[in-house]
Amino acid sequence: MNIGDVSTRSGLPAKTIRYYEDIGLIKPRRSENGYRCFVEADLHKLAFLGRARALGFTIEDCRMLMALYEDESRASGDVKQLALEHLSKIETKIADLEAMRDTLTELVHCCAGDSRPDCPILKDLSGKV
Amino acid sequence: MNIGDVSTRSGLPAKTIRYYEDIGLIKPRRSENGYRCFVEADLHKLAFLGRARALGFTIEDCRMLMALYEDESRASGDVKQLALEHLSKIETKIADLEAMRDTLTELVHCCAGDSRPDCPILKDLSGKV
DNA sequence: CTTGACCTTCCCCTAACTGGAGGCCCCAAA
DNA sequence: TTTGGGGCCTCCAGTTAGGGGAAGGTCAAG
Repeated sequence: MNIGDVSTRSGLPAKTIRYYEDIGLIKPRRSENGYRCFVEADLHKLAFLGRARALGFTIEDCRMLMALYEDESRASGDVKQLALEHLSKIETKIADLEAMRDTLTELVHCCAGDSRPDCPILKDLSGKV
Repeated sequence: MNIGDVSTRSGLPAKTIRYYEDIGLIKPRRSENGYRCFVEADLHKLAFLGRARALGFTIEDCRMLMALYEDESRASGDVKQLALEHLSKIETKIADLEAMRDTLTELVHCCAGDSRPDCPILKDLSGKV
């Protein structure tokens, strides 16, 4: 398979696939013409990476997850711990965003949003509360 | 005021303040020795920027908000629109993160997390569902 | 006079790609 | 046989919003 096929089948852009090779996440062989030459196992790895990234794991997390995946004698506890740490970062981000959302929602509700210059949003940002 | 004082009073790191000058958000005068020389108005702007950034507005949003703030004849509707657009981006991010959280939570609950290699998390990532 | 704190500019680094330039490679049509 | 259009290659630069640190100027106190 050439990179275009793998891109279509994995749903990852070709650029991303080359990048993953650059940073050592995959190691496709090369054809004589220099083209990357992917086998099913590469495609499988890329799909794995795509799913892990979609769950918000960082590239370094993905590297560890792949290593664990390929280690037949792994402990599932190691995977779970990684997932739990990631989960707690996600929870933190959600809480931060919710705080922003709540403040903004309140400000937006206070603002007439018409053609007059009086604006509670700017007033709040300027510290005149 | 020197940058250290402004940093303390605004809560922004000196690096950030220099960066904001670099990108034209503030334009402090200079003393004869080359030091930045801040007046109260600068401090006020920086506090404004700090609050807007804390609400998750991008730098470019901040630039527009500042312009609106300084435009006495602005329409509050313009500010409200900016805030509403930002709010919708935040809602989207929250929804994305919540979807990740839910999937991860389920996977974590399915995983024994012990020393055995069998792991539903890796199984899911590998696509064997 | 020296020391230490503070200030300056400059450059590189982050995460995870994305876009583009310049240049091969390959296949099919005219 | 040539030409055209994709697809592929590598390398470089840019993205966000600053952070880290080096090399060097400035200032106040002891």
